[in-house]
Amino acid sequence: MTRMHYTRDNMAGLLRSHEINPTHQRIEIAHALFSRQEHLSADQVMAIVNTRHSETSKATVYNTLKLFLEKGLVREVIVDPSKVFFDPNTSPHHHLYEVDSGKLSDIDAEHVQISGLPPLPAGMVTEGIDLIVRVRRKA
Amino acid sequence: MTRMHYTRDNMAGLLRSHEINPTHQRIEIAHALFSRQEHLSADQVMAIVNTRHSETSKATVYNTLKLFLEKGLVREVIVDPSKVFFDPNTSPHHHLYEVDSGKLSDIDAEHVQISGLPPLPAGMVTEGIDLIVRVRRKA
DNA sequence: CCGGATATTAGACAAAGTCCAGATTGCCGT
DNA sequence: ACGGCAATCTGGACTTTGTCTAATATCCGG
Repeated sequence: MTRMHYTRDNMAGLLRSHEINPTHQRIEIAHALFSRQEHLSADQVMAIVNTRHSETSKATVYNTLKLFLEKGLVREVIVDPSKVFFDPNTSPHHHLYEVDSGKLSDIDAEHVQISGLPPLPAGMVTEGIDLIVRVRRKA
Repeated sequence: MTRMHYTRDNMAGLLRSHEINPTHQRIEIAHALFSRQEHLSADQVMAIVNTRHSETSKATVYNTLKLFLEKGLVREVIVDPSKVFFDPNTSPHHHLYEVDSGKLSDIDAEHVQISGLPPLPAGMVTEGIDLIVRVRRKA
């Protein structure tokens, strides 16, 4: 896989390819997520985008993240009851969550196999399977 | 497995067997969870316990649920970013979450097999593996 | 350069959960 | 029964995450 540079210019193309109108704020938010390739919460995104001086409002950060989600640009990771994380990696993968530090990392789905799941209830389709391995520092 | 009656009297014994002092409020909360055998959120527990007239404060409900959690009487299920569910079933199992209705049901772990997980980071122990199948009503 | 659609904003609001200081309860030994 | 101590419970203020709204700003085609 070719490593790609997540410049702000490239972000515009990325957004367009997902049918998202590339505005200044959206580019900044996408850049925050993709240049780091990390799991960020909404308030972390806020903090990053507004480091120099306040540029983007809370409402826009939330609106934009929801938009990215709908357009399939990012994924939502629900592991912490107090906040949602957004994951710029949309390829199939699972998560490792360090309970005490709150650190969240990816587990490639390629070698993981899940079998024996019961059939779905009638009229239902799978939207996704989340596998979360919760770990703790050994006592 | 013998079916058991979750009477309030039996709750006292259950609590004691988990090193929890059985008070009136704790018995009511345990009864709410175990007699239904359902996943309840804190505010659902509140509503159930206070149906007739207000008996138990919000603080106590939260304190008690946290206590039950620490003592291993219930499990936490994190699927909805807006609220935590408490699960009286502590035997190993997974979850099926109907995204649009919010309905949450159990998947017996007995026949499900997960293989190929990478080794844990050094000095870490698994606290639990959560598998959540998210489903949606077919369009 | 006009007008409509799209995006952004500040700030009020809502809901889940935490915290604290004071009141209650239960229980012990006497 | 009684005083006292520890454990528990309580109302209410507070925090945090996230939503909503009405007003403003920006963009773009003609």
